[in-house]
Amino acid sequence: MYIKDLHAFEGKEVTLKGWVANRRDSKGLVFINLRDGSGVCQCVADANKISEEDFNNAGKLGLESAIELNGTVLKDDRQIGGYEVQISSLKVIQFVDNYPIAKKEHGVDFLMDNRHLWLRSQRQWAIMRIRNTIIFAIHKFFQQEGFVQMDAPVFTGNACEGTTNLFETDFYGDPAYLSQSGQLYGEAMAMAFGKIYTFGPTFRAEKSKTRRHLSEFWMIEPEMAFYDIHQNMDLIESFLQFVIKEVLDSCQKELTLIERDTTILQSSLKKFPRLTYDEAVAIIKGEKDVNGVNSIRSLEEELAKVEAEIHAVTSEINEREAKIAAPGMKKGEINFNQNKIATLKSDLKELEEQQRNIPQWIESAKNFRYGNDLGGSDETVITRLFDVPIMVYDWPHEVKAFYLKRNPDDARFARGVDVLAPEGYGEIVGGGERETNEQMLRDKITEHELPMADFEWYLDLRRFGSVPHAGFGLGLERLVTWMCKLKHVRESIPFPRMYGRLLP
RNA sequence: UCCUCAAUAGCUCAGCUGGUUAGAGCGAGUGACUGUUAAUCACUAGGUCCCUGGUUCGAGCCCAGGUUGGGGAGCCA
Repeated sequence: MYIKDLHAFEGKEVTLKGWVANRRDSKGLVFINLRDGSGVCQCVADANKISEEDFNNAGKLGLESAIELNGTVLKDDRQIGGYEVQISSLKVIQFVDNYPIAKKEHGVDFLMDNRHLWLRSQRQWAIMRIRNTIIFAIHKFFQQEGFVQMDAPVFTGNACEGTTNLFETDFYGDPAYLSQSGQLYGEAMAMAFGKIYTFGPTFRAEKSKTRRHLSEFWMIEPEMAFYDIHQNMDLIESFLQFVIKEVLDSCQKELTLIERDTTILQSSLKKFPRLTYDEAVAIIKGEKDVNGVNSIRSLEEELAKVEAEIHAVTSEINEREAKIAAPGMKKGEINFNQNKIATLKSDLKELEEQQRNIPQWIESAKNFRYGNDLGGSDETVITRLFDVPIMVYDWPHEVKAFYLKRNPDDARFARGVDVLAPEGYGEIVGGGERETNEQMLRDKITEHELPMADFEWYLDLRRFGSVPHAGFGLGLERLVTWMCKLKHVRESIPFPRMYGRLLP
């Protein structure tokens, strides 16, 4: 019997097993918020309706105590799930004291140290369920489309895209690296099965501490024989929209719980704009408007708005502080104001960060040098003009991986495509059409100073039945982060591995 | 690797220009209250002010170096 099924048992006697998520006392009454993994519901122990021993035990339950109880399911519209349970008997499996995560805001470092317990909280519960839905939807889509799931090795002897950022390990005395992409193996598998996708862990030893990076993350890499870049983009679009739709259809409760405004997810079901690198650069530099909106001018307006908000928030904080300092305020009211001030102060910190960032974005957008890759701020500058993910393709070949095909009509460009998520989330997909010409590949491998011998097997694919083919890589955690509108990727995976974080 | 911000009670933070015994809220403990939703109210306990050195009559506060963490750049999904 699980809490999610209570609605089917109205008026009936049920047995629930779970953990105490919260407890409140009153004379003769104990309210327990019980959590069982499927949901949360309030259970009431009434001194007049249960044994004295059970009632005393109920009053002593600390947070996260484990219990089993029998009770009657009653409809109660005041409750989150719409039902509450009137306890008739209670069995304590374990009493718990001093559970470290309090019913209060905590800092990131503390929560990360307690990740194994943090996962029990409502918000993390909802995020992990959405992650699960996304993973299932990914498999569903590709299986439905006739793709074969095949995984690439995790140990590799050579670097796919350069030798930096690799974790080195010992492989029977030889150096081996943890995979940073299954891409090249995916191409080999696509030549055997037509359409394949990999779904596995990926490792990047980047010493970066940003909200977008993990050292270990999960990547989905489809590869399709006989696809060109345009068919690739068609597939990316229908794939992402399938996943978004699945989440909207089956995770309403979770999205509400994490307070995700789904407007952008809804609007992402329309066509994704496809921009060439040239068009994207013109938009970023403010030389080309999007629906009458200019990137630079809208940033300047945003900055003015942020500054006005900072002013408003600052004066509200001062006002409330003055009120508290004045004599005669009741304790409850003081608490209320202090909480309010704490919230306002953290808002203020974020606003001030924006105030510092926006001028830098404007500068870097104005001074963007044609031919460079887009930086994090450039991605923010362009994506905030759209309410849907955008696809940027045909990149200067110098900034992209060696295996991307040159545009046959303009050799300056490689047929890569990046998908940039809206709301400032940036790149969630990178892919493209692959180079089929053996000599072009050899030149590129030399140019990137990669060891040719390690790539002979890969070049075999160009010698024996080379055909046009394309594919892409999706970072699962970045997709989860965007869809849940999280502040940081670390909340999108159960146990994040990142620079400076190996435990728990 | 670089830039930037921070570290004070179990947690989140305040601590004025360097000045006597370092504060609040939450959490914990005890008690009160028969419908609470982060319940409320009263009382109690709880401190190596990150570390090392320096300046000073005096350092939580100033200076130098380090450690750890946050945000960002580079690079990337």
